Amino acid sequence: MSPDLPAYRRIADDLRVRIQSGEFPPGSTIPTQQELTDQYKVARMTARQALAELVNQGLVVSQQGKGTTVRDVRHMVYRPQAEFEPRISAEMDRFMAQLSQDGRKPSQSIDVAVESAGPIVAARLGLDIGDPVAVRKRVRSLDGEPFNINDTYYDFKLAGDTAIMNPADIPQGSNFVMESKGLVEVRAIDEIYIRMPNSEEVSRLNLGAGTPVAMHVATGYTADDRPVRCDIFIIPGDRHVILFERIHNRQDAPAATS
Amino acid sequence: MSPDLPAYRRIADDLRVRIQSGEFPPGSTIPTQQELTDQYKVARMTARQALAELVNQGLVVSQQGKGTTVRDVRHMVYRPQAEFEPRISAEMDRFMAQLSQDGRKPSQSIDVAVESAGPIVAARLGLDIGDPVAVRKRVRSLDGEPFNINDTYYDFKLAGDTAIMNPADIPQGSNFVMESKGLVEVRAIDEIYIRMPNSEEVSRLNLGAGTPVAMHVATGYTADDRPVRCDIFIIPGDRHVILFERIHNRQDAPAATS
DNA sequence: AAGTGGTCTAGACCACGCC
DNA sequence: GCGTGGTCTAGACCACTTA
Repeated sequence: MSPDLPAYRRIADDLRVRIQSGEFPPGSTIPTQQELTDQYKVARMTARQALAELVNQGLVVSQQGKGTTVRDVRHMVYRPQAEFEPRISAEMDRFMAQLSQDGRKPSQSIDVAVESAGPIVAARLGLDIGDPVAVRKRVRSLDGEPFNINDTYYDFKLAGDTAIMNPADIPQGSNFVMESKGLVEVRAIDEIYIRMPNSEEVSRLNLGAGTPVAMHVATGYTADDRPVRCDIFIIPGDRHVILFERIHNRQDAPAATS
Repeated sequence: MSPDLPAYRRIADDLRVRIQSGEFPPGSTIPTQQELTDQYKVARMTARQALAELVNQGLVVSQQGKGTTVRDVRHMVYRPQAEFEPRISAEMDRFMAQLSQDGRKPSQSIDVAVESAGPIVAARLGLDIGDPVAVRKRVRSLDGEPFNINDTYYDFKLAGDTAIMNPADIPQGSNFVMESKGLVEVRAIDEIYIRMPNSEEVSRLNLGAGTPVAMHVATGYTADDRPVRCDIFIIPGDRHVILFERIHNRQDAPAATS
């Protein structure tokens, strides 16, 4: 039962324990690479490898010239239901109050474009890859720090001549603009994928190493099952909790077929 | 605008492009460390650093003696609503059919214990940290490969003398056992956290480097807002999509206060 | 046995932040 | 300037897989 771990693993495990024990609280600086090479009698590359472990696990961040510090994770609430289901229970209120971060200034930038549908969007909107789609690209920030990305796609044939193409903020919410075309969204399907960010997402969201993201794909439908819009959200894992609330349906009804 | 990237980044970016272009399809072997040192005229450690990038982004996996291969990601559907909301729309059916993987053999192991409540569970069940809780720990597997972890917690004072403490599978679903105590779950709140796995999760789920997980905390409530159970699911990002379906509530009702 | 990736060394020089 | 982490080299030996 002596696992005989490599040196860099022993160092990493040791530091992890010391961090979790509170010896190095969030925001504090852990030993430098030089200190680790001295204390553990290893080459600097080995100490670096130990630190790389912790960085990739999202526990610490290294900054050139400054040192390596313990990460502080504080979660904002991300609630997909908020737009269409304003009613929340008392329990939900409690969670939101516990988890939300107040006193920070929200802002967002909006960018509107016509693009060719990629595979994800095309499949959700019932289009062919390459068909034109109207996109509203938003980056939401908090205190100037980018917080999440939200790209909303519409079939250009349907949305091309609506207020959706206006890069300004749409007062009553862009989800209601399509109703002028007779497309009333009554239902949505949420898909959540967990993965590491690609390089574009890293730079747009200013993500550190070891930060996974959720890709949330929300597709809205009319009562007669036609897709209205497809939203793609990129949610950095180190800054968000995703929240849902469900009312149970205890009648064992068969799956809808009509 | 010449970014002047370090060598390992150029190599990593180059390989990433070649992988995404289809030159190296999922499952195929990418150039060896030796080949990279020759082709890019760098030291082996530099080639290794390039590969480490791709590993930590979840794009490839390295195996001693075998080589480095492109990862194949195929998503199983994970649908938190399944237990209590069997009714699904035609659109949902379409998604499930598209995304699910058939022909694989599911199995699960169940382990029952009484433990002390940790901070997460205690807060959800309205207990103090250290209070006794009944736990049903499940590992779900597919073709013998562990797929996800599901630990269900109950207040021991309420569940101690029910069928929940039976390590066998509970025919009608363990969520209905608490009803014998007058605790009928009518609502649930889902919290989803995105993060890198801890070492226990890595070994229990046999996770490769660069695989993030979702921690799904589901808390069930009675009609009078008492918590009934707290489920903690660990969902590996490389094997799951999380799916929700929502029916919009367009009456702008005020938040519940009663 | 040959080839793969994993670990480790002992140096070097560079880029960044702070005093 | 000094200390921090970032990049890079040219080797070495080990562990695992395949043939």
